[in-house]
Formats: sequence, C-alpha cells, structure tokens
Amino acid sequence: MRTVIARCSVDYTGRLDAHLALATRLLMVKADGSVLVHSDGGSYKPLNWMSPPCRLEVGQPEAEDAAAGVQEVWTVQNTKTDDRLVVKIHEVVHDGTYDLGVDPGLVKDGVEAHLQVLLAEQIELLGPGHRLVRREFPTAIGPVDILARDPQERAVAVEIKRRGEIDGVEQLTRYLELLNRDPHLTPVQGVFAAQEIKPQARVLAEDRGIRCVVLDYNAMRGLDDPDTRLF
Amino acid sequence: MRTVIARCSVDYTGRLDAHLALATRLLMVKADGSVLVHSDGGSYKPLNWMSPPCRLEVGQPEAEDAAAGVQEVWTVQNTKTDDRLVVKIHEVVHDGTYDLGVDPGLVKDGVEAHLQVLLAEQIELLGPGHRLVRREFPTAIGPVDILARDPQERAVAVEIKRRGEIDGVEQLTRYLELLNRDPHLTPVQGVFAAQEIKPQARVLAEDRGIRCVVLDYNAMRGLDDPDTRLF
DNA sequence: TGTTCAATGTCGCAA
DNA sequence: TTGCGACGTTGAACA
Repeated sequence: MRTVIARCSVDYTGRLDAHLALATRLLMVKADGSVLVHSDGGSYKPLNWMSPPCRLEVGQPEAEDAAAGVQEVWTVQNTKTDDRLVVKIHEVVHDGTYDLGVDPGLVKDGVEAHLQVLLAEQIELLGPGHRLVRREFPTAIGPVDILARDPQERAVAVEIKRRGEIDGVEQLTRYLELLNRDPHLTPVQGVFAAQEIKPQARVLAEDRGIRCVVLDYNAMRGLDDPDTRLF
Repeated sequence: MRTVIARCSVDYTGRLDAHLALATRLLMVKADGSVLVHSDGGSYKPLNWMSPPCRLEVGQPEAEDAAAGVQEVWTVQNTKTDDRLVVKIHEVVHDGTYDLGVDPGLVKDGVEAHLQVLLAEQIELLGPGHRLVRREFPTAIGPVDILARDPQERAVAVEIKRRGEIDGVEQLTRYLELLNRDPHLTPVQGVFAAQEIKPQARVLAEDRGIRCVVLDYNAMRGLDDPDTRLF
C-alpha cells in the first residue's frame, strides 16, 4: 500500500471521460496496482480511480506539461479494457509505502439469507399453527424464499427482503402466479416479509391480496441458537 | 485529511453487523469526520466505513481490550441514524494529517446524454435521408433516446449507449414493442447505437431485426460546435 | 424533503 | 465466463 498526498490533475478515459482540475488530493496505490484518488470530503467513493487488473507506469511529462509545472505523470492502464487513468503530479506533499499483509476479510451478519434461516426456524411468526414446508422452494423462475402451510393446510409463499420495496412485491407476484398453476398448491397465499416495508410496497402488496409481515431482526436473533451466531 | 496506517480490528453495527479481524490497514479520516477502512486490495470500496454526518470520538480501551493490546478505541457514530463504527487500534505504523483544501470537483464528459445530443445533430449517421423527430420521445415506460424517420418516412427508434451490451438491447426491445402498438408509428425500425457493441449484444439485436450502428465519438465531437466542449 | 433512476456502479453466486 | 440480483449500494435529478 502506497499513499501519496500530491497536488495533481487527473483524467479518466473509458466508459466515460472525466477530468479533475489541479488540486491537492490523496492518491492510494494498492498492491494490485489499482489507484484511488480521494479528496477531503464526499463519500467512500473516490473522485476517480482505476480498478484491477491494471498497470501503473510512472513517466516524465511532455514539454508543455513540464513547463506548466508537472513533475511526474502516472499512467494507469487497465490490462483488460481500454480504460485509462492519467495523473499529472505537480507537487508531492507526502509519499509513504507500507506493508499491510493479506487482510482476513469482512465477516457479515444480518443479510437476507440470515433472515430467511431465522424465519424458517420461527415460522409461527407468520401466524399460529403455521408449518414450514421448505426454504428455497424451487419454481421454474427461481426458488421461493419459504413455502409453508397455514393451520388449514393452505399453501403460503413467503418472499423475504431486508427492505421491502416494490420490486420485491413484483417478484413475489410472479412466483404466486406460477405456483397457483400447480393444482397441488393452489390457492397460494402470498406473504411479503421484511425488516421494513415501504408504504408504496405495502399498498401494492395489499392491493394484490399479499399479506405484509414486518420482521424484528434483533428479536428473532435473540430467540436464535447462539451457536449459529457468526461472531 | 488524516491517514493512519494501523494494526486494528473494526466492527460496524447498523443496517447490518460486520466485523474485521485484527490486521494492518489504512484508516482515512476526512474533514467531515467520515472514516474509511481500506486494505491493500479489492476495489475502490472500503472494507468498512462511516458516511457523514458522523462524529469521531477517540477513547481509551476497556480493561479487557487493553490487556489484549488495544491502545486506542475510535468510535464513529452517525449523527442521524444509529449506525456505528468501532475501530480498536493495537499499533500505529503511520499517522499524518494534511490540508487538502476544497476540491474543484469532477467534470464528466462523454456520457450517454452527450452522444444523444451529437447523434440528434448528426442524424444522417443512421443513413442518408434520415430526419429527426425528437430526442427523448416519451412512452409509457420512459423516453426513447431518439425517434427519427427514414427516407421512406418509416419510424426509427434509437437506443444509445456508450458500450452496447445485452441489457441495452432488451431495453430497446421493450420500447419497440410499445411503440409498435401505436398505429401512427408502426412498423418501427430499431437501431442500437453505441461507441462499442459487444458481440453478444450484436447477435441478439440482429436476431430481433434491430440494426446496430457504431458511433465514432471523437469524429462526432469533431463535427460539433467546439463551444459546447466541456474541457 | 422524499422519490425515482442511473452508475466508470461493485460484489457475490450459480449455471 | 456470463448472467442475475443484492447492496450498509451511492449520487443526482426532480417533484
């Protein structure tokens, strides 16, 4: 990992063309040759960057640029596409190289998959007397998150999202249409389950006769076997 | 802008929970208090981060952590949500603070919009005798990039992409299906115009009777009024 | 301020 | 490799 604080201008050519006027910025050069250009604000997204696989070449400026004060020109060329990043460095404020080693990586918890496992374990959150048929119930257009039976043995198809929005309702609608063609299943009740359900999604779901269930992730996890916790 | 190279562990709690085991990483602290945690690889996305608005507080470790070698604990709390990032620092390899000033910001060029304007001006790139009806021709599912008429006055719908891939062909197909329902327009010829067209996209387009046109952006811009150039 | 839509999206998984 | 969908998506345009 190399970090350079430098007054520089930057040009990107590739899927679009983008230009950064002369200013002081942080340049981050990673072990794989990728380069990030950060300013002192904004989000986690760099102002400009080059993703791997790519190669960084450091060269001398042409006469015109040299006359304008350019000390060094970095050319970062993607080795697979024709994307290119050119950094013209006018002044280096700081330059450091550090050995970071290999990162053990990020461990995530709380994604949709975990919600699905928890809801399968706690299927009565759909209502008393519900019974799990299976998770990832296969259909021609992909698996339904959960298939269950209600106390009257009627089929219930559940679509789970962390955040319930309209596209999730559309997805469930497609599943329901398909599942209802199966004489062993029809009529299939739809349940849209999410930690948070957007008003628009709720309206659309209920208009289509789909029941909405808000899941309390922390409560569900609290009931969960602690051995299955990730950390 | 402050950059710290440190051996640290990181925990995020918020929309999900995520954990980074002890390793050496780059911590970037921006002027607005936001923090990025980068490893020496991967993409431009940090392993973990906190977006503004947020506040960084530096504190002492609890007894147990101190015994495990923690020197310092950073707590980065989002001031609007309950998202929180906790960085436990075991060893600082480098610590630097730099004044970057305000960034003039990114100037983008060559996006789809500019190609659209240029092609509208140079509509005969579709073939001699073509005539522009309008850009952003409205349909129920969104505007078509360009609607034109060929020399025989037949409607031509154009979808423009910088890089022509399959999803662009699908998009145009949906527009064509809709436009062809209009008796004043049907039959509508489809044209898929891009600086570069992927072989798969070309095959799919031609299979559907959609014509492919490769645009030479530099040539088109050369014919354009230089006053409209961005930089 | 909230909503919708594009992004140099990125990332991960399965076919 | 490619296709598909989720993302702590982010970010901008627009109502």
